[in-house]
Amino acid sequence: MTDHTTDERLLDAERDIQARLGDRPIDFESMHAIANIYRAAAAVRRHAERDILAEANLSWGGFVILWVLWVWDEMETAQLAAECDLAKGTLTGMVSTLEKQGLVQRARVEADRRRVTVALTDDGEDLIEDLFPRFNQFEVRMSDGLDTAEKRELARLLRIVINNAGD
Amino acid sequence: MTDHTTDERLLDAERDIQARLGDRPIDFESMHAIANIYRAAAAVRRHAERDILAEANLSWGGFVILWVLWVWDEMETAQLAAECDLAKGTLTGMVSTLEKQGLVQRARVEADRRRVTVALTDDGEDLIEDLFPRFNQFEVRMSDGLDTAEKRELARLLRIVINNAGD
DNA sequence: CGGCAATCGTTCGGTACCGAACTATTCGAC
DNA sequence: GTCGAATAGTTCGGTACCGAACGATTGCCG
Repeated sequence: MTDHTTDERLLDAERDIQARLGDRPIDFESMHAIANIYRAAAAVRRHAERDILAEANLSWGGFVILWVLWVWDEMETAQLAAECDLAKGTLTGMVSTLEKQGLVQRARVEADRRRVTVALTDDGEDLIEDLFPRFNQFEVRMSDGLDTAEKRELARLLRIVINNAGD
Repeated sequence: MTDHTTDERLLDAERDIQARLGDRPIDFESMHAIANIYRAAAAVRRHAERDILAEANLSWGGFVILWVLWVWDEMETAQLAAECDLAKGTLTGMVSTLEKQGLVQRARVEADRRRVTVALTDDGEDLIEDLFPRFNQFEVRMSDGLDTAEKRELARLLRIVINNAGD
């Protein structure tokens, strides 16, 4: 390892990769963009769970469920799973733990007894109302160094990716 | 629900949220930016595991391990965990499953018998060499609709977030 | 009506992932 | 040289997450 800068070492690595692959061309711009999405998401999630959510015994997903219910009031399971971006099987388990914690409650829909609605309890409402502003301040810290236009641009670019990955 | 567009409904929701919170101001730009990071990451990961990684019986994390080893050759466990952005306890398990699949192998460092290096086997090398170009094409599809400058910008903005969330 | 297909939510088996406790090895101080 | 502190990796308990299989309920069509 020489006195190369990090950037130069990465470029060396890219040249090396490309060389090993010969004819098959690699799009490094796409690679970095996508790889950074995952890295950023994992880092932000870990940070949030350690610093803010742990004291409330909440996972990232649990927090999202409370938040969605807070915004949209009571919801049916399937709709809630879609809104939280979770498989419905996953949601069942997480709603159950939130229910044990007394933060949400289920109710069968009388008109169609296959369906179940989920809603915040009073405790759940108190919790999310206290947590959300602090969570948002965390989001502000995570986007420190970005101005408003850049935050919007980041969100816009990510929406394009989300659509491309859309089910 | 009226004939509002989706954008208008979201703005209504934001006004509603802000109203409920009263004095505590919310930064919605930060919120959307951070929320979209997580959403995009989850969507991309699911898509990749279903479409490309499943046939090789690899998880996202497993693929990343192979990829890092392919680029940087043999590595010590701690370094590998850092490079793959995984807790070292997590890495132990994942390396073990990759080892069972015959894709990597461990070796004790003779000079310091606490340390362990991990390296690709020939099978592992063949696999990643076949998989990576296809994975990169997947990344290209995921960033379809972004031009090169936008991909670079996306990666740059995410790097800022990653730094903010840095351990 | 009576059964068949569609549609809910739940269950189940499996992996990934974390953080904290533990084990083995090395190194430094006296 | 030995004992304790530091360090590398593993183990362990717990949750989150997925996808496929399942069971219950409803609606449709004869």
